[in-house]
Amino acid sequence: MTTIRDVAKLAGVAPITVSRVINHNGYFTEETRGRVQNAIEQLGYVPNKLARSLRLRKTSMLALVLTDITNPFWTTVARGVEDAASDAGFNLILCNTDESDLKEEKYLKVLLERQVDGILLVPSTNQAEPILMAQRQGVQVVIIDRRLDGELFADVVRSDSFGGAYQLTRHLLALGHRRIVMLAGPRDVSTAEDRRAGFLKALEDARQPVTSQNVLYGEFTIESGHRQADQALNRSPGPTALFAANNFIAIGAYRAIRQKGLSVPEDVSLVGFDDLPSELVWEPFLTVAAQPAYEMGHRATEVLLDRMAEAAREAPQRNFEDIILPVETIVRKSTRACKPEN
Amino acid sequence: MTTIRDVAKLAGVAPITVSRVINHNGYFTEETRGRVQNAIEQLGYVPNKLARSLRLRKTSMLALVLTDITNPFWTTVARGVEDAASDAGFNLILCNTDESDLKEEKYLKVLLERQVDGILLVPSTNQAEPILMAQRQGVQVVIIDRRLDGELFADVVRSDSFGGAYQLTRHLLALGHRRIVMLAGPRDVSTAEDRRAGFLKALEDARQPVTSQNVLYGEFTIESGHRQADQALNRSPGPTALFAANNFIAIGAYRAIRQKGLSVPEDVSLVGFDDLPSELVWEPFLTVAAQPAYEMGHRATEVLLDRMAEAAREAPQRNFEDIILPVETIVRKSTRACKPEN
DNA sequence: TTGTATGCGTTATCAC
DNA sequence: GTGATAACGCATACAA
Repeated sequence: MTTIRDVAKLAGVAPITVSRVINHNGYFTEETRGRVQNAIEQLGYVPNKLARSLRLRKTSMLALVLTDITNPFWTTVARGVEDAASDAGFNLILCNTDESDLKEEKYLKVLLERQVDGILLVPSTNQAEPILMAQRQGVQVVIIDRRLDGELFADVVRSDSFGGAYQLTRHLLALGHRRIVMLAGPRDVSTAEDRRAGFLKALEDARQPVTSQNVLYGEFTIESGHRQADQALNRSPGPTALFAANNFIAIGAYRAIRQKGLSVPEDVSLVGFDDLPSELVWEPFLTVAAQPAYEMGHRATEVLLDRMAEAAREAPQRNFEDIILPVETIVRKSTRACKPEN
Repeated sequence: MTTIRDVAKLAGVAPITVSRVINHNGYFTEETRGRVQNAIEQLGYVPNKLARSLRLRKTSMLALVLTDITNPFWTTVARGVEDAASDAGFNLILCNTDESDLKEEKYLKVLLERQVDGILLVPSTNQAEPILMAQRQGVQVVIIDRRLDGELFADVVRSDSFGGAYQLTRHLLALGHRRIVMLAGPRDVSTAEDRRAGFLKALEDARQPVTSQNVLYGEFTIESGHRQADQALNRSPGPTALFAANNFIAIGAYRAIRQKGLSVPEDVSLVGFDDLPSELVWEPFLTVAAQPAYEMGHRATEVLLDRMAEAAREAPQRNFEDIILPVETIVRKSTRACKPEN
């Protein structure tokens, strides 16, 4: 490996001079710059960022800890993060937790050891501890997508789950649907909880009776959506509309409906949260509350970089923000007016 | 920041002893281990991997350089890479090149500066130079998905584009299709080229006339697929079947067909390469040659780790391998027998 | 404008 | 078993 010293020797200068030329730091004449550049090229010198980072106490690395990059929603978020990070001269470490708090903890620990400058986290747990640990190390953390219980102890960038669910439900009510079942997500994830709350609020505001029958809990997976829809459809009288709490649940529900020989929207209307990127779909079909996934990742990264800059100039710590991005309701072909009762 | 020295002081030992305990290296009594552990916990000590990496000349970091994580094919590959890397104790840096050789070069340079131990690359260019540069630095490189022109100067893990295209074409021929147009990818990407070659070989083997009309070049995008399909469908007589060289082209072609008021497969049969992960699709529809995306990423990472281990123990360099994973032809609803000519 | 001395936090070497 | 010393490659502080 060729070091800054080798370059210095060949150029007939001191290592620090080479450093200055590389980083456009301090003073040097055009002539020395040339000699140094020559030496660098002759030797094929590649600066060692490890050493630089150690000295500077700054790595220019961010980490993105999410549940599963394979979900196109997270993929899009990730792309937003990577673009923003890259533009600011940061590289990105990617970590999948699969909703496991053990994996989350393990990853966070390694990331701190690696001295990443900041962390973007989709929390798999409601516990504050892993985040506080990072903050104690002076590493900024921004939470994406999910609100944590209790008070705000980090910036949060998420989308309007409550409002989106409220709007979607109003759409169904306006179409005349009364027997609506929400296929909800896990109880301990804030997005699932907020969507449920928005759903129930819309029912209440429309003076519809609300019972425990209106909500079926489950997970954010296709299998769960399939099971939940089955359960709802087996009732008598069955629901006229289903509200899927996310994209995977919607797909599972759709398949369950078809498997029963029923059609969407002829027999059952279906709405969902999240949106599969439209590129990936043959023909956009589902009526959804679409989240700005790319923007969420991009914005969260900007917030993180801001925080880092603030901390660097030792500015007084502002209060944490809870940034809620708007959600767009897109009416497509999976919903229609409720058939009159027999 | 608390360092190994602080821990050593509190535990009443030398820094090196702390190091030994942390890394389960060398000898120490159970008693000193306890004292050190205590001190670590009291201080909330987090080892600095930067310093460790600098000293060890090894970062335990891999990099994945691909075109666009937003494409579900690459997402799946990425997940395979991350899983394999994580299992082996490596973290992963993610980079999107958007098929730009400038971005590719820029990223590779930074990755070398960061002293990553190995690189998984989906090349955006046919040039060997960026790869050779990495190898000169002692960084192993494994190529994913695309063969480079000329001789093998790095391991390659890809899938059987030629064979898959050959099989898909035979499927169309068996259904009686004779006017088949391939909507091909870019001329300078090996996967596009191999698929074209497989397509043409199948036509030749079936003693079908082949003209320049049989292939329309384009890009691996929805827009391009749309344009190419339009162009093909405007001919008279028009094609009875279209062969899309990848998933995005297939989606664009499908939309173009529908826009012309035609149906798949009633009016035109459609086959494609790549497969959208079936989870993401309402009902699997397209007849495809499906690539083992996850396995491709996983396998490539294993190959990379093998190479690194080999280099570490200074084993003699084996020849580079060109690993071709099998592709599965899945017949679904987008193809049917060709209508008899009027 | 350039150079010298020093330290970032760790671990390898070799002595005790 | 344990520790003193030096080195990994670079950049800051200060001197020249």
